Parts: sequence; structure tokens; C-alpha cells
Amino acid sequence: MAVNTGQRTTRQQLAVSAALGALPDFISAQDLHRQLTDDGTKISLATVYRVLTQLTDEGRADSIRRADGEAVYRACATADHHHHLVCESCGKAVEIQTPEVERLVEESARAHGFTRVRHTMEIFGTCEDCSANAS
Amino acid sequence: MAVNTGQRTTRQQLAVSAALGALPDFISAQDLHRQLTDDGTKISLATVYRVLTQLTDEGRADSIRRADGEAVYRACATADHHHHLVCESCGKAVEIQTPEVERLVEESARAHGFTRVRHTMEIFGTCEDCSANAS
DNA sequence: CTGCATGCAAAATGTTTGCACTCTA
DNA sequence: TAGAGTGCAAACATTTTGCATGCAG
Repeated sequence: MAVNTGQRTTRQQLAVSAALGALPDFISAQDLHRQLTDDGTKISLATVYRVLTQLTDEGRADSIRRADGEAVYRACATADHHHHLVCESCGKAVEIQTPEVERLVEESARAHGFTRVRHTMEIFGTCEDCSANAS
Repeated sequence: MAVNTGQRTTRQQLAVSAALGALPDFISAQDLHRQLTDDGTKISLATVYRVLTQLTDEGRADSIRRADGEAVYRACATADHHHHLVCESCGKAVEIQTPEVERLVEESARAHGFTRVRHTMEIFGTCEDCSANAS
């Protein structure tokens, strides 16, 4: 299983690649770096960025921007793409599958001649518990 | 036509609000500031950020993040809710109507007991012209 | 007048880059 | 051994913030 990004394979590349692959969701470069160092991997933040950029360029990872501007990454082509329903009050998040949305996105993009399509969708609201507690 | 953001209405607030409203698509704080000063409006970048943040908080503007991490804003569509298909290369944005998405969002939210639902969806890709020009 | 909003500049992020050193191939 | 990859720190770009001043109400 090659992790090769052009020429040489290093311990750091493998670590980033493995850590990313083990995660189900998006993670920021900073968080990933923290997690790696916590796990004992010796790696610099700059390298985490470099490897993530490489993986993204190769199409082996996806990167999107969170609302706060931080870039978050996830291993590409892993299982299924899903979205989150997030409670604005307590922060609870529910994963939701929306195949129709995926299809519609593809359709709209194609209809307008767009390629290399990527999308993000976030749903915010107040969950049952919180709307009960609040006014 | 109130531009009031809580207390006082200023020339700068009006300028940002008007400039944003006159634009069909998303614009970054920096670009908006450049445009305003070019037009002769005396305003600081910090204030542009402050006003844009205010407008967004009030729901009078939408803000999303471009792939490069810069935040871009647009006057909020008062009328109907729609999404954008944004070209990551040239910035061109196409408005798209996706009633099915709205319905699915409502459905998912209800199924999980969420209320006061709000959602954002951005679709990014490469438009026809750009994929033709690029390699 | 009062005190909110602004301008300025400094600070805080998140990310990228130059350069010397390390380690893969 | 050559030179790609790394680490470190400085550089960058965008956005936020502290404080004195200005202006709306």
C-alpha cells in the first residue's frame, strides 16, 4: 500500500495518512498534529500541513473550510459522505445521510457545466431537549 | 429603511450595507474595503469587518468561506432561500434553487426532534470556462 | 453631553516558507 | 551519497481587539 507522494516515503507521511484514515470525520491540521504528538509521534506542525496538502493535491484527502476559517481534512473515499444536524444550544450533533442531496448537487453542478464538484452542508437547529428546557 | 445594528447608525454602516446590497455575488471584507475606499468612502478595514459581522449576526448578510480561507459575504436574500454554486477558480457564482434540499432538511430535522432549523449549503467546483482554460 | 462606533495599530490565528539538517532510497 | 523531506522559526494573510478619539442621538 503506497503512501508515496512523489518520491520518498517517510515515517511522518505514514503517520498522517494512517491517522487521517482512522478518523471518520473531518479534522483540522492543528488537531491532527496535537493528536499525533499525543500519541507519541514526533512530527512538526509544518509537516502535517505539508503532508495534508500533498494528500489533498493527490486526491487522497478532501479539505473543506469550517465556518471559523480553519481548514479541515478527511481521508478521501472513505465510507460514505454524510452531513450533520447540530444543536445550536447544546452542541449535540446527529449524523444524517442524505443521498438525495448528493444527487441534487451533482445534477445542479452538471447542469451548469461545473466539474470537480465539492459541497458542504450544515444544518443547525434546536434539539428536543433544549427546546423543552428553553422558553 | 433601518440599518440600525443596535444603537447608532453611521455613515460607515450605511456604506457597507449599501455596497453589499448592490453586489450580486459574494465579496471578501478586504475587497469590499478596497472598493469602498476606491469609491471615496472613508472607512477602516476593522470597521468593515465589524459591520459585516454585525450584519451577519442579525441575519442581514450571509457569510461563507472560500476554499482559500477568506470569508466572503453577500447581502442576505430576503425573498427566497437559495444556494450558490461557486467556481473555485474564477469566483463566478450561480444561484440555484433546490426545493428538494429544503424539504429534506426540514424532514431530517423533524425526524430528530429539531426545531428552529437553519441550514447552509455551499457547492464548489470548477466552471466550464475555467476547466477549459486550465490544463 | 454621553457613550457607542470608529480608526489605528498591535495582537491573535491559521498557514506557508526559507534554510540547514536528517534520513530514505 | 544525493537530494527529498523535515523541523524550526520567521514570514504571511486574514481577522480580532485595546484604547483614544469622534460623532450620533
